[in-house]
Amino acid sequence: MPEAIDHPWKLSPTEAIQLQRELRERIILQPLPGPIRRIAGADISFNLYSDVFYAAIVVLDYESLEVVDTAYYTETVSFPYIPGLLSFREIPTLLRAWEQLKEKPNVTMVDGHGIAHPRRMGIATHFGLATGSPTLGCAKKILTGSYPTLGPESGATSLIQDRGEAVGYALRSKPRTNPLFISPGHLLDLDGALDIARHCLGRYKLPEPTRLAHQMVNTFRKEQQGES
DNA sequence: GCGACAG
DNA sequence: ATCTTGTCGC
Repeated sequence: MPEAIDHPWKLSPTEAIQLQRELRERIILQPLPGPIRRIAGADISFNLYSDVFYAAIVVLDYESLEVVDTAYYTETVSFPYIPGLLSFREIPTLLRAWEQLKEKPNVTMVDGHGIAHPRRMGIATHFGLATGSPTLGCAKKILTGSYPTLGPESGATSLIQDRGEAVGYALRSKPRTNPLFISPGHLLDLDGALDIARHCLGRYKLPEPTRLAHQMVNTFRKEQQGES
């Protein structure tokens, strides 16, 4: 059974990068151990220029994609946004929501990249290591690497490569829309991540776990703001 | 040195 | 990431 990795989160950017280089050695890319019964979506929301964060994790039944559980948390954060170090800013709040879930999902889709990261330590990978659970990343913009031009049709894919390594897939989820960037986080492999992302597509550009987490965390933020 | 740069 | 309705185009 994979173990959750615990470590300090209040680090300097230099220390954070060093920690990423160490944690990288612990990433496991392999097929899921069994069938997926539940999938979660995780997302963060905040007001522009504010350091008050809101987190939501929504759990869906994998077959019906219906919501079966949700968890929220809000707190003030201090780590700044630095490309490549996103996990140090967003994961602590997500973990507080994660703790509240009655039943942990078989896999979690995180907003951002998994191994499609300069040091292979995107937020989805880091969240997988921190929880000891399978994860994948679903990002709207590429961070590192390159990919061949995709066909215009829905479902078109192309491999993202970074310095000679395959790190994810560009996926056009809807016709003539910009592609999404799918990469395994931890305890999942490249093709498994793509299969899961495709399975979760409905009538919208974003896969349901990510789309619903985004929608629900924004509702939560506005509710919280409206009370004293 | 220059440009790029998840959320 | 967030502020925001309708509107143009494939």
